[in-house]
Amino acid sequence: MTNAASAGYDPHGIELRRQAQWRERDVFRTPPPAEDRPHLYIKPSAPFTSGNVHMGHVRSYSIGDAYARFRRARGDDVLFAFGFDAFGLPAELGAIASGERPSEWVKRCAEHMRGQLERLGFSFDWERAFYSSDVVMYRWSQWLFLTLLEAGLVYRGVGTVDWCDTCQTTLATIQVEDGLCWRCHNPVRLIQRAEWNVRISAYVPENDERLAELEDNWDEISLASQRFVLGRVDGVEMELRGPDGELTVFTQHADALELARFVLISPRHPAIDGWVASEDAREQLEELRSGGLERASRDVDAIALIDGGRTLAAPLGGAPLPVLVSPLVDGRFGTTAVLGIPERDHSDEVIAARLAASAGGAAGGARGGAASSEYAASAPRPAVRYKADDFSISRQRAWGTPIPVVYCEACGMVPVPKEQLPVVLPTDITPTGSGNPLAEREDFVNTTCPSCDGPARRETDTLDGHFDALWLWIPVCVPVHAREQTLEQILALADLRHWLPCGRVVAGSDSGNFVFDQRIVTKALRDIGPLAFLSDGEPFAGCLFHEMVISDGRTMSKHLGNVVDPDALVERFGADTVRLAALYAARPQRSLNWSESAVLRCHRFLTQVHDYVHAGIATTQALASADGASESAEASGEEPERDTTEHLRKRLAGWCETGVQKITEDMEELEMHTAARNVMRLFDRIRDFEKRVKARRQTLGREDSEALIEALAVLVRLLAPLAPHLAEELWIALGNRVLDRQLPWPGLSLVAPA
RNA sequence: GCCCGGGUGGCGGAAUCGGCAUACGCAGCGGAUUUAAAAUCCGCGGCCCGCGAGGGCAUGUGGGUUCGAGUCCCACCCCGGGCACCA
Repeated sequence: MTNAASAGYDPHGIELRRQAQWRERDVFRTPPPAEDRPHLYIKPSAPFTSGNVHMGHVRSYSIGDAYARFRRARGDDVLFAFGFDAFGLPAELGAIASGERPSEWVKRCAEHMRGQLERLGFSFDWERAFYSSDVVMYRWSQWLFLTLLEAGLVYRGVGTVDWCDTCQTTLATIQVEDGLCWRCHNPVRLIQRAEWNVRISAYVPENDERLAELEDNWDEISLASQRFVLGRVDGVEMELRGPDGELTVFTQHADALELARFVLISPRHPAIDGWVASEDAREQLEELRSGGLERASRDVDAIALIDGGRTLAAPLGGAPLPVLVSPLVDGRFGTTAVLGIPERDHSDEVIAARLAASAGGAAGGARGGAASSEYAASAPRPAVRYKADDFSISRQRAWGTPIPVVYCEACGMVPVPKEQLPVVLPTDITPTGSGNPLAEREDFVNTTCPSCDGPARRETDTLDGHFDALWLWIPVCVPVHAREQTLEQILALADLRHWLPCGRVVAGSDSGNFVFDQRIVTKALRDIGPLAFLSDGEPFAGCLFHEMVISDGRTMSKHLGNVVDPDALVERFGADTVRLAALYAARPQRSLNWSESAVLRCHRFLTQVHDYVHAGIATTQALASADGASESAEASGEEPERDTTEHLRKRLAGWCETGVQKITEDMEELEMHTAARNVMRLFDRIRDFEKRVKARRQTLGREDSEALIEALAVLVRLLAPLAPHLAEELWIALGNRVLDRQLPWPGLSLVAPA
């Protein structure tokens, strides 16, 4: 074996061999809960089953896997597994394009991706992997939907969607091209439609308050993303009264109340109807609600603006303020009412200008006339508004979790009782792009009312993948044998209490919304009961967001022709090189501009380490076989060679110690790129040691050689989380036994000789 | 427009706390090895002036703080990403 290996670095042979060994020994299986052992759940992002692993996945999982392997090497029990996010529009589009069923498309894509990920050697516990589109899994969504519905955290509302009259179907934004349907190229219109919403607003303030507690183990990007999603605005609020009633208004400019010129109210404000006086304004509001707001015109100079014709007191007295309606408020402060202060706020300045332009009409100063006693304003008090708001979770799609609700002629809307779950999605649907395939399935739609047993029709909207994501982080904690149990049983398992909260999320910086909403729903389930053991309502104790992988300074896309294919790189250089390069090329917090030079550098490094270790072994063996000769020479009374290299060995030992210390710190901080650089530096120093010894005494002495081997054994273990296949292979070549779980981290466990 | 990143040689990028700017690598050039090529290894290398010793200029632009600034402060320019039925 030594001969074959020393012939040269053969990544493919090594990687297939190590991966086969890993499977055989089942090394990445999640250990059963043992409270006396340190343990950690590391959560990789749930990949969408798009069909191909891309460089972003490689980066993300290389970071997470390096961390998982590091923690195992330190003796921790690790849970490292994920579920495929398998529902969603692209599966339907893929199915439309290929004429197959979405379920088949997803299965094919996921299997291919799993093959790619296995080839890269990530240490996932594959036994616990799952598809969110499996019945046994999407019943979680249905259970969660019903649970939140009971708690009043899911509610029915009205929203607008793009609709194609020709195809008789709802269109997603990406299916609308210049106002035309992507499929038939006829004009698209916005229609009003009933939808299901999730009331995250109930827990937004707590998500804000808890943020400070996360600062120790959440990196700056992930914290910033939470602050961004939160959209917290600090200011003051006060009650303003006018002839038509009272309204609480907010502003972030507490020191400029006298400069207020108008009140801006959200069209979704609960009390909106009282602030629209004229028939004309009511019509405009109705138009706005039913889709008059063009998606393209969200800019302040084009956004809808309605003068409601009512007035309120100015905060500090003076001329009454007109009340204007605009969805501009929603995007900045939520469904509230705010003061317009043109001198302080650019948007307000634009609104004021638009107002002045239309003041030629009646809107200007003709109102008023009311007695000034009708106007009053309370004193301002500190207040907070959040941009984060409730969102729609229902979609008119055939490939999603069926919403467990039926409509009965007698009873109206009736939730499906939890013990009757799951509501099964027919998998033999082949969408064509027109109509609503699920709604056309009579065998699905027609059912009986759970309440009165009379005829009823099922809800044909499905849940958005975003809703699935709310629970997607939990099921890997469940041992596979318990997966079929009822959710009540599952949620009572000790496994959940053991592994949760998740110790570390590793995900792309675009995951901020998911994580935010997962934090919300954890708090809801804490209060409802199932997750009561998470007293702070936080699902993730630690979090690392990394930036994107780009190419030529741009996002990778087929259109730009700058896509880097991980398979081709693995084929050329092997998985270890590709993974190491993904870690080495940039620190997680920076976008990784992919370049050949990083991968070439890493490949050369691994080749050199491979060759150098084998050369070192050969030298040691040669010295060992010559040992007898030198002993007889000593016995014959020859003067023993003076030890002139002891100080070099000491220095080498010092370098190793420093290396272990620094790289341990790097790994703990998930600074994989610094860790990679420090491993490379240590290797340079080991080679430097040999060079210096040879400069002094031509060849290595036995002690030098042993010191060298010892240093290489340290190096190989430090390399193991970053380039696991080669490291393990070299560890064995250095005469060590492979332990059951993982190469032990240097300084922490005893080296076990063969 | 708003929010978040970023700007250092021909290229990707180093520079941990404000302390020798350009580590390491790619491409390039020279050499070794080779029948040859590939691969590998060794050496050189910011820009300008100078035969040379040497000198001058350089981290997007303009100011500022400092003994000292790629790094800190202010203003601006440019590039990238995101902005909710894409996940």
